[in-house]
Amino acid sequence: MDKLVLIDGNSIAFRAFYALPLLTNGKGVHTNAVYGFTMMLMKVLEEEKPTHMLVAFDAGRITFRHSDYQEYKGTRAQTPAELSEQLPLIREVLDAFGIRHFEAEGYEADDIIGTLAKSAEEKGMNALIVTGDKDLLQLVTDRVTLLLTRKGVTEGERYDREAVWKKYQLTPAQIVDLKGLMGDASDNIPGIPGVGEKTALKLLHRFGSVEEVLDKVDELTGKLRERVKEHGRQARMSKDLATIYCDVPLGFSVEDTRYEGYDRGRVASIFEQLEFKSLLERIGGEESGTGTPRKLREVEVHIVEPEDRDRWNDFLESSFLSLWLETDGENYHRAEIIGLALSDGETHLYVPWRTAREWEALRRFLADEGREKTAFDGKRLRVVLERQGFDVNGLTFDALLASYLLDPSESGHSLSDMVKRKMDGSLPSDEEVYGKGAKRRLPGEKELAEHLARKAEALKRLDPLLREEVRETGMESLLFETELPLSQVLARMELHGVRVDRDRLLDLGEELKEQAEALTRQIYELAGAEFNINSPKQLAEILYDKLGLPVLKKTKTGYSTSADVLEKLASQHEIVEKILHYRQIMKLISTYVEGLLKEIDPKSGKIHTRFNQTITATGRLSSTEPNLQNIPIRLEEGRRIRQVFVPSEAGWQILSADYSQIELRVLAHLSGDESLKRAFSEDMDIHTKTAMDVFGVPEDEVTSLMRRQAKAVNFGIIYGISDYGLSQNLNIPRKVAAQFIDRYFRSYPGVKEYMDRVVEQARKDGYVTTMLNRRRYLPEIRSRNYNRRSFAERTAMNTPIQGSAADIIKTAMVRLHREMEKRRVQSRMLLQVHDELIFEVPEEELEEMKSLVRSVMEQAVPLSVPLKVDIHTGQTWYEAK
DNA sequence: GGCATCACG
DNA sequence: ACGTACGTGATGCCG
Repeated sequence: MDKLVLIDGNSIAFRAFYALPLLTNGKGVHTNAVYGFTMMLMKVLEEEKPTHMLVAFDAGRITFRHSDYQEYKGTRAQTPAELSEQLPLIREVLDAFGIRHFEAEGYEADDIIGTLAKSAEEKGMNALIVTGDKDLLQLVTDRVTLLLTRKGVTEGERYDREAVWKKYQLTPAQIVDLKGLMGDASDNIPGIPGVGEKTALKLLHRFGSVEEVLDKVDELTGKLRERVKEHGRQARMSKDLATIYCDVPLGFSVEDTRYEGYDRGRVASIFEQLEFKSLLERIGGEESGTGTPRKLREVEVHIVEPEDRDRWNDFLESSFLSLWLETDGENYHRAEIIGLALSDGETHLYVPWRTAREWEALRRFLADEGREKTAFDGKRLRVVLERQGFDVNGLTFDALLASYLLDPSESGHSLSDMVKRKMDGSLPSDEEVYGKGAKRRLPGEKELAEHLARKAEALKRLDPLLREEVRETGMESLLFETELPLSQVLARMELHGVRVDRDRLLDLGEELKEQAEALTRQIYELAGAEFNINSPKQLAEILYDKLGLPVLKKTKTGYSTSADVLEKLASQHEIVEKILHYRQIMKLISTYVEGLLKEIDPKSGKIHTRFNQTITATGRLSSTEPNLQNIPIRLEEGRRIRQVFVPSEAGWQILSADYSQIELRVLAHLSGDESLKRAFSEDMDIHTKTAMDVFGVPEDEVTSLMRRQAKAVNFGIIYGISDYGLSQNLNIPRKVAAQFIDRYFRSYPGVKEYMDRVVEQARKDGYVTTMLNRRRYLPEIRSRNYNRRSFAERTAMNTPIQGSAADIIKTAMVRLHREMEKRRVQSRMLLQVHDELIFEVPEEELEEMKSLVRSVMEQAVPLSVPLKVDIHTGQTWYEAK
């Protein structure tokens, strides 16, 4: 009989950590949790003799801002660093034992365990769950038992159905009802206030479930009846929260967790590292099977030398080929080409650049629209090859874009990641082949050729898999009609670049440096000491210790000196505003003057940014090296940086076209709220209109403060409103913020309904979508952790809005580019800044372009409210305002 | 390499 | 009962 052992990794590590003294090995590494965990592991292996085994961990969301830290400070103690640093070591031990371990973004370890226990049972296996967490009792069945650790980790109590009954007189399925009623402070589950374990058990013994208790609430008496009535919804929600989710998409099956015994050598080696002497003795001299080395798919690669390239001319005509381009640096505007790899799935070619550069058949192949190629990062491919004078056409598929659309939140879309995710295979990462940091170098040509051939081959095999997934998820049109053509538009924009007036930038820099010096002198004077103003730590010392200003906010590492704090302190000491000003000037110097100077191509005097099309979770673009999407505008001093962005031809103009209130218009469309739609149909000033509704005054009584506050409310709505967030932003009490929000929703009930609907939908489907069916998964919307769940809920509200706005401008870009080619204008699209497009335009095309840009942008997609575009022109980006 | 800060939409 | 606005990228400091 097969037996699956499932270990709750975090729970056991946690128990082990607190059960054992804080051991340290000779190198100063804490090892107590690793030691305890390993003890437990070996005991389980010996006593249970599992045929299958898996250790589940909670996935830490790295991008989850600082909320993790702050929240853990609240209800439970933060995971001590001495423990979290041991978790990777535990994983290493598991690897040495050949035991599979797993974590899934947005799911907790118990969800993974529940999923596997359920599927083991369906396959007729027995399962044993090892944990320190009573919640998992709900998973017990005839075939699933629970080993609950007590005192330490090597002793435990075994729970089957009988044992659960004996302890609570409940079935395992009722454990969630128990939680629903009594709650759980450590998991932020509220339950019914005033109902503890005793009352909850009493209620369940009488009624059986939360639902029954609520149905028959009238049979209760006194205070209890009131409490149950009042908090009924909350109890239902609490039960939901306590319910372990048993359908986690794992990407593997129970069979894949087979445990084959461990390699003594590997285990001994890690025990030696950790200095586990007694455990080393315990594994003794007995030999066990060796681990299997990772097998790579065999590929045979032909290296095409210049003299024999004509032999391969026919191959280029053969069939649908994948195309891989290898370059030497991250920034492809400066990178050198190493070579190309091509594959038809059977035959793989490596074409070193020395061969490729003068191969006419290859040149024709690349340029021919009719010769379809499947590629990875077609934008990069096109930029790099066009820089070398090659035309590139016929890129009809892009695995990078497909992978991004399939899951835009995924952090890695490297080919190696995709092979792992989509084909259960493995491809050596570039880091493994090239090394990293200072050690980075090219391997010998044979090894290089094999590596690249593997990539081309993998790309060829990925093509149909990704196409199918894109089709299944309804994103074919988004991929083929928007993202793929957009990538080629972006390639053109990047290649063309933006002209920068270097002398003007240098002058601005000089001016700013003088200001910075003057401010530095004044700050030293006022502080009575010289210090590094750029160091938040030293600055905090001066402000809070030396000058005795009150501490209004702390950061993880010390006292906060952020602008919002300093603004509140400005009235108390004149040094504060000098510091704020200094910061502003320094930002301009370092990021915008010096930063931009470094990016000017000395040959052309232009800046070539890269638009990243596969980074954001919402579908927006981002821009790097340099980021041209965050050039200052809000403050005049910074705005002057825009004076250096000029047309590349004498006498041309910069034309800027921006969508007016695109996100709120999208919201009006998506929600269908009549009042909001009317406001836009009548082309009202939306913040004034909101102020009228929220403050209940006629238009002529809206003060500038009211409008400012209403504007913040509108932002809040787009971001997924919370009273706390709004109160922080406006610096007003939370109660007042809550009032604003309440009045907003009463004025725009359709918006409220929409927000509720989209959150509900996300909860049901696990994802939200945009107007063009772009998808974003939000697994954490089902999290039992309040913070994670709330974050996911706000994201569910924001993503369709931000993402649909991104869809709209992307559509406009593709159509505009086409239209501009068709009309053979000289004008060029230069930049996109989320709701704005920047062009350079010859004088004689100015009127045509204004009208073309406006009409294409406004008609990009049909909405139930009009889209409005404002257009400005000028000699520089600064003047196009 | 993580953190704090700040530039943009 | 809980603590937060949504999405990015670049910089300087500091361990």
